[in-house]
Formats: sequence, structure tokens, C-alpha cells
Amino acid sequence: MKKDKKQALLDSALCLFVEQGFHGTSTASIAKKAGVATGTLFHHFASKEALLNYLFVTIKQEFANNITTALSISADIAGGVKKEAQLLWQLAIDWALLNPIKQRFFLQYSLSADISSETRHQAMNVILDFVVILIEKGQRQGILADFPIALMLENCHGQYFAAIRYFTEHPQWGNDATQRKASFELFWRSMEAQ
Amino acid sequence: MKKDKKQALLDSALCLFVEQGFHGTSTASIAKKAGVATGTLFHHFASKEALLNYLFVTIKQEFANNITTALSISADIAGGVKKEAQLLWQLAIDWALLNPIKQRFFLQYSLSADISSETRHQAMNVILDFVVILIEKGQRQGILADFPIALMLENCHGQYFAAIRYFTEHPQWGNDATQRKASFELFWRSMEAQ
Amino acid sequence: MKKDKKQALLDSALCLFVEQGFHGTSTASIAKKAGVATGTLFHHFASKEALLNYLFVTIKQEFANNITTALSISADIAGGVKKEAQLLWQLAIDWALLNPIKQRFFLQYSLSADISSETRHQAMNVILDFVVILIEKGQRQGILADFPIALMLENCHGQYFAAIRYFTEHPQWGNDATQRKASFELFWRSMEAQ
Amino acid sequence: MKKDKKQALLDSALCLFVEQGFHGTSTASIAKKAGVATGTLFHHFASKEALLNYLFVTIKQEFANNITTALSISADIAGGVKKEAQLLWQLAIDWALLNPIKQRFFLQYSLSADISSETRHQAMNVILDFVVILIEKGQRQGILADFPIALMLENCHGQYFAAIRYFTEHPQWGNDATQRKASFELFWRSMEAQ
DNA sequence: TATGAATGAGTATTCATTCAT
DNA sequence: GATGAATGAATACTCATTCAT
Repeated sequence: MKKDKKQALLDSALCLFVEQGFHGTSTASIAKKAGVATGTLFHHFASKEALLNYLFVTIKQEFANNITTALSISADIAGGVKKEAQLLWQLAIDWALLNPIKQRFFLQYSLSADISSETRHQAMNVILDFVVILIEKGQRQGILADFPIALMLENCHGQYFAAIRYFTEHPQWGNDATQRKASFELFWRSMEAQ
Repeated sequence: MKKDKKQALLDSALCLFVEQGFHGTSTASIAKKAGVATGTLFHHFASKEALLNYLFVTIKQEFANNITTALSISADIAGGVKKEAQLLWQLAIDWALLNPIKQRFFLQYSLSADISSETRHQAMNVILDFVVILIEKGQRQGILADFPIALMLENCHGQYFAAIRYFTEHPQWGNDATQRKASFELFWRSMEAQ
Repeated sequence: MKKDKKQALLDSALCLFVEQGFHGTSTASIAKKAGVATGTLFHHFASKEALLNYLFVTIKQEFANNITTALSISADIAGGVKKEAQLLWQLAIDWALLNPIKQRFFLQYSLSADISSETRHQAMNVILDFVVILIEKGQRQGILADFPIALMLENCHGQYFAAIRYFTEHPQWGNDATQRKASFELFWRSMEAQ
Repeated sequence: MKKDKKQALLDSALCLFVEQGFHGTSTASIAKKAGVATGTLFHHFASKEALLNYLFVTIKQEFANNITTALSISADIAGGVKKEAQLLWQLAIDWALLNPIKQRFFLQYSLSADISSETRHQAMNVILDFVVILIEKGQRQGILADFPIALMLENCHGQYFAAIRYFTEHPQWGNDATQRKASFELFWRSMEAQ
């Protein structure tokens, strides 16, 4: 019962921020939807901005945990870097398709000025940690092209967002094997060594 | 003298929207910076939103004109699709580096909820028209991979934004031939037929 | 052609003031509907208030002229005070039914704070001049009750407005002889000597 | 202490609306006079219009309660319809004289376009309920003329307003028995059966 | 912890009026 | 006389935040 109200606030905020935008959502409406008093929000979060940033980090962490857990389970078994990248890519797309609201939240807030750059960098590092590791591994093995790592990271990010934007706008193709394959190929080919 | 005040308002708005965000910028501050009265803004634009959308379309159009003009000049001379894509990519990167404020405007507002989806779609179609044409040409010639065109478009967009984000964060490499080449390679390889 | 624009402004203002109220009507919208520039309104009228007051006096005068003209024509022929009162009443109701917009203008603005009390008094005196004369005549002849003239005047006014409000809300009865008779009876009986 | 601020706002609004008109009164001035913050007004009323309408209904209700209470006390004792009408009339005039600001509020806003027609109809039905009952009773007993009830109601309203306008403009006669009698006679005779 | 009435600075927008052409 | 772009003071309403209970 203790975490209930805080979680209810986070749930409401997620929905409303996605539906109406950060500035289009009043703290009063978040509290109302969560079924708590307006003042309660400020017992759990120092400010509206703090709530948004907390929400952002929480969801990024949840995403990262989901991917790395699944990845580590398969890691022992699986072989090459490409297999690993493929798994990572499919897991990331799956997560987005299974969590449409959180995915829209990513799309809207990852580049938003409402998220503090501090939070953004923190989240980036958390989430892209395993990507960096994978890229470096691939480069050492001569499987991935030898472009600057920061450039490749930005590119991964940009391609991932492009893919989930595409699947969001064409939901019917989210489970189509050909489309899923195509999205991975675009991603993989860009980084593969030639 | 007639267009002066409207243009002054657009110039001020561009700066302030980029520096402080859309919601962080008051209409009064835009007018003040433009050296006009607060009412004048609303004489030229129906609302703050309308101003933002007008600005967005105007800049996208300017970008598109810049690229297509340069492209058409070289088009007669140049040869294959790859050369054309390379030219397009370098022109687009150049434009971003030469217009840092407008580039930051793109980065911040292209996916922002403050731009109406109508405007976004209009801008996308206007600006990406020549990209679509190029992709289709490359696919007919068997030079580009045969992935869905909408997916490839999103991917181009995502990679372009990734590239200009990278060059923005590492300005010293904007004129480094190796870096520029790398950014194009990431882009081109993702779409090239194998 | 000289009076055209002024009259067009008055016509537009009448419509708009009745439809949207004085404060709900902008001078710009009056000018637009009249097909003139916004500044033109202020060449003909010192202010928005001045336009309203001018309109009020003009219409009251038109009403008064209409009644007194018709009244004077019949006056020579007709007999008693009651006949005269009856004629006056029917003329006044007819005018209202034939000029529904001007009648609504009366209803809305006769007691409105937007009309200067000066204008209101002036208009009252103009319009009720012949009523005062009639009442005094009736009292001298012992046909009308001997109540204070100012009270009787207010009462006439109130009953006239009640009648036209009634016929406005029940338009189908405006030409029903029984209803018209009833409205006059209510009026006449209140003032008749007993 | 809970109703204090809301009531203070209503009191201020009543005064200011009567003194300066609805459009001449800013919400800030209402709040200031009430000794509360500007936001407090909007905590209790959805809008300035909502405040006006609430005020209107409240005062009409207060008026109706005042009349009907006094009427019901005497109802058991008193006799005919005329006595009852006379009592009603005098109570209504008394109320207006004892509540000059609320009476001016009636005069200014009962027909004003600033009151929603919904509110006006509600108020009319609430307040004139007992009048309708009295008229119908009088008609059944053959004491009142058999004119349409809606016409008679409008007429009552118009005559009441005329009377209070008269007594407002000539305050010295408000307690003069002759004048009071005259005002009732004008009212009664108009409706009495002949 | 939780409440929700109260706050008051902040803001987009309106609009009567002016004036250079 | 006529125009209409420009003005800038005025105002309803919002909303993150506080605090007494």
C-alpha cells in the first residue's frame, strides 16, 4: 500500500505525458487520474520535471534489464557477433511492440528538451552499455566496420528509432518475418565490415 | 518594408525556440526580440502554434530547395545512383553544418508534438520527395536493396539525424574527410543491394 | 455613394450587436461585414460607443416617426382617447413585428449599460413624447386613471416590452386578432379610469 | 471559514457588476475586493460567466424564498386572490427597496445577454412558479382575465420592473401609501376580469 | 503520509484606436 | 475620405507549488 500511490502517479503520468505531452499535462490531472490529492505528487517528487526524469530513467532501466537478461541467457549458447546483434535487435523491437505506450514515451522524450541532459546522458549510458561492448567486440573480431564508436552508437540509436517509428505507423507488419528481417538487415549492413 | 516585421518575427522565433524550447518562449519575448509590438505577432500568425508550423515548413522548404537545386545542376553530368546519393548526403550534411541553428531546430522539432502531424506530413513529403525518387531509381537498377520504401525512408531520416547529431557534438570532425566518408558509408551500406 | 459606407457600417453593426452583443462584436468584424477597412469606422464615428449610441437614437427616431406619422393621419378622423391608444399600441406592435432585428435591438439595448444614460433619456423623451401627451389628455377627460404620470410612463414602457417579448417568443400569434386584442387589453385596463 | 472566500467573491462580484457592469469588471478586481488571490476565483467558479450565472440564480432564489415564505405564513389566514396578489406585490416591492443593490442587479441582468438563456429560464421558472399558480387560481375563480398565461406572466414581469424602476428613480415615494397603492392598481387592473 | 484550498506570477490572445500612405 | 498594418494596454484563465490541517 506504501508504493501504491507513487506507482499510481507514475502510471498516470506515463499515459498523460504520452497522450497530451509534458506541457499539456497538469500535475492536477496526473493526481486526479491516479486517484490522489494534488499535494501528494509533491511528497513523492520534488517537481513535475523530477517526475518526468524519474519516469524516463525508470523505463530506460526496465528496457535495459529486459534486453540484457534475455541476452545473457542466450549468450552462453549463441555464437557469433551477428547472432548476438540479431537477438539484441529483435528483443528491442519486441519490447517496443509489447509496450506501445512506453515506446511512444521513448520516441517523444528521448530527444525532448524537457528531459535534463544529465538524465539523458545517464540513460544513454545505461541502455547503450551492452551495445558499446558488442560493437567493440565486433570490431576486434573484424566483423564490424572500423568507424568511430560514437558515430556508430548514434547511428544505432537513429536506426532503432526509425524502425520502431515504422512499425508504429504500420502495426500490421510488426509480426511479419520479412519486415522484421528487413529492419535488421538495414541495421546490420550499415555496420558490417566489408 | 512590408515583409520586414514578419521576417523579423520568424528570425526571433527561430532563435528563441531553439535556445529555450517552444514552451519556454513567450510570444512577448519573440515580439520584443523582433522589435515589434506584441499584437503584431498575431497580425501575421493566428497563434503561437501557427508561427511554429509556418517556421517549420519554411525551413524545410529552404533545405529542400538548397539540395534539389545543387542536385539538378550536377545531375546532368553525374553518373550512377551511388554518386547521386553521395552528393545528396554531403549536401545535406553541409547544409546542417552551415546552418547550425536551423539544424538544431530540425533536431528539436522534427519529431516534436508541438508540430502538427499535418505539417509534419506535408514537410516530409515535400522534403523527402527527391529521396523517394532516388531510392526507387536505385531499386529499379538493382543497386539498392528491395526493402519497403517507407521503411527505407524512415531509416534515411534516422541516419541523417544521427549523423548531424554526431557532427554537432564533435564539431571538429565536421570537415574531416574520413569522418564524413564514414557517415556516408554507414548510410549507403545499409541500403545497398548485396 | 457618400453615405454608402456609413450606412453599411450601421447596418452591419445593427446585425452584429443583436447577434453577438456589443462586447462580443469587434470593430474589425463590423468593418469586414460592411466591406470597408477597419480605419473607416473611426472616420464616421468617434468610438465604438459613439456608433452604438448613434444607432440607438437613429432607430428610436425611426420608430417614433413611423408611429407619429401614422397617428397624425388618423388623428383628425378618429375619436376618443381609447381609439387613439389602441391605434398607437397596434402601430407599435406592428412596427416591432415588421422590424424584428430592430425590435431585438430595442429589447437588448434599451436598458443596457452600454448605452449612455444621456442617450437613453434623450431617446425616451423623443419616443414617449406623444405618449405623455396622450396620457395627459386622457386624464383631463377622466378616461385614464389619475396615477403619477412618470409611473404610468414606466408602466407603458414595461408593458410594451413585455408584449413584444411575448410575440417574439410566440411568433405564430403575432397576427392572431385575439392575442393582439389581449395584449392591448392588458395595457389599456391598467391605465383606464374606473 | 470554508465558505468565507466563496461568499466574499460573490459579495464583491455583486457590487462590482452592478457598479461597473459585467464587462467593465475584471476578475482581478473582484478577487482584490474580496481579499483573495486571483486564482481563488477560478477555484470556485469555472469562469467569469459561471460566477455571474451562479450569482443570478442565488439571488433569484433568495428573492423567491423571501416571498413564498411570507406568503405561506399569511396564506392560511387570508382570503381572496386579490388580497394574495396585493400581498405578493407589496412583498416584492419591499424586497426591492430593502435590497437596492440586488434590485439593480435584477434590473441590469434579468434581460442581459451575459446571463445564459438556460439560467434565465431556470430562474424564471423557479421565481415565477408561485405567480403562475396564483394566476391560474384567479382564472379558475373568474377573478382574473382569461388571457394566455405566458402573456400575463411577461406582463407581470414587465410591470414589476417598471414599478421598481419608478421607485428607484423616486426613492422618496417608496414608502408613500398612495404611490404604493397606485403601482399595485396598475398591476391589478391589467389582469382583473371585467 | 496525505489532503485540497489557496496562491499569484505568468501567458496567449484580443481589440479599440492610430496614422502614414 | 479611405486604407490596413501596427500598436500595446488590458484581461481571463492556468498551474506548479505550498502549507495548515
